[in-house]
Amino acid sequence: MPDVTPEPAPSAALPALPRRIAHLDMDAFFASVELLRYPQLKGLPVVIGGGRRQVDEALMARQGERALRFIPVEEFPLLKDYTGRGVITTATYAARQFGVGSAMGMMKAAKLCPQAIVLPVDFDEIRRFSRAFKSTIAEIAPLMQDRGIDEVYIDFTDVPGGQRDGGRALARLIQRAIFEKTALTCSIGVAPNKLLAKMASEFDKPNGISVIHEADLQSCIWPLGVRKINGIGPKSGDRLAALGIQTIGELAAQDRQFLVKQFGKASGAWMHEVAWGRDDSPVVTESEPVSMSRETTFERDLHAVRDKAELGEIFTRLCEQLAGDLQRKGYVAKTIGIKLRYDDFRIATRDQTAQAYTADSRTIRKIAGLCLKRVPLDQRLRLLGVRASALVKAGEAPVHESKRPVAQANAAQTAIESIANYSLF
DNA sequence: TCTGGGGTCCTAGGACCC
DNA sequence: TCTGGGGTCCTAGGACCC
Repeated sequence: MPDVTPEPAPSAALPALPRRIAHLDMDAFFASVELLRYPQLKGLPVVIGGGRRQVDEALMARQGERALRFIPVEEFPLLKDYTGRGVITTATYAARQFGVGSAMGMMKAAKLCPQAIVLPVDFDEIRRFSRAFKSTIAEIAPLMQDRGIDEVYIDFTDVPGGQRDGGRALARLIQRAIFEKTALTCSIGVAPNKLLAKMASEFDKPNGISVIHEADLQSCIWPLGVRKINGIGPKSGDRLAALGIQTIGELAAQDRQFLVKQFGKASGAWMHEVAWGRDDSPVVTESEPVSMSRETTFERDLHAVRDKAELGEIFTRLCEQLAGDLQRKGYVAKTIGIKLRYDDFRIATRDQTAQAYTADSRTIRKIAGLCLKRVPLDQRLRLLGVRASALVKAGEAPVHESKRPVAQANAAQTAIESIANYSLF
């Protein structure tokens, strides 16, 4: 929508303050929260993750939750006894020294550090701390953008004192307030925009503050690897490396047209911009969810025929959980989809847009079932997921029906694909 | 006994409408 | 009948992030 707001008269306008944007990152958030709970584990190799029944039961079998904090160290479950398929969410420094780290499979980690103590992720507790640190920030600087459970952007520009010392004074104030409230530390980067602030927050970890200005681009940013840019992941990193581009400075030195040719119009131009430290995206305080989903990896790979009953139960449960999420958060969805991961890790998705919006578990189950009929099921499955998108707030759903009955468009393809599907669902 | 769960955004092709 | 262009919606897949 075009912005037709008239410019304020020049005489009324105050001189614009330079943008100061902060990125705040909690230090080792999950591990720190767990250590507050179990102080007896400080300094020991601890791995957090898995989050599966094995660990939960091992812990809960002790003496009940109230007494957990007094468990003697030698009674905590060890990584070598873990039997699930989870991955590590985070590991303490003592555990990292053995080579274990985030996203590593628990089984692989158990080989590297069998004596590590393993704890399940307590998401309720994590969320409690997340709300606490975010509300502490919002009281001081209300223009705050959520970036996941342990990160936020904050616009310092118009906060009283936000310009002092380039933002360092306000950053220090926020750091102290969070520590007083939660006993947790964080690292903050302050810069002219979100892109640079995000990079700056990594400069001085843990419990650090780093402030950068436009003039620091060449000295502070250009020597960094391209992977430090938020948005350049493993694939783009590899492709850039293949072109001989390792650092952000080398990226900045590339001809814009060359990058556009290599990475496409949008990505190529974007890479050139960010390499020069340019980013004018605003700090956004509110945003509506685009989709909600539930998925689960099975304890063992399941086959659509032999494990039909088990699979059907899991499928129904996922639909019920998703419906519960939608209802609790007050949304209805028009598009329902499924996601499968086969035993060879290939992923397939199907979705279908319905005539009406819904948050009803049986309706979701029905549409998701139609999606499942359109996907090959002759191979073992490792994961099943259900997704709701095209969301609107419940009560605000348009009463008009979808312009086009999508089911018709899908009919031909459905007929072809379902041949292999044994009409299971 | 490798490899979780919950998201966002982008691309690209086809259908359909004007 | 042929040609063409713009715009929107729908679907599948993929990159990326926390």
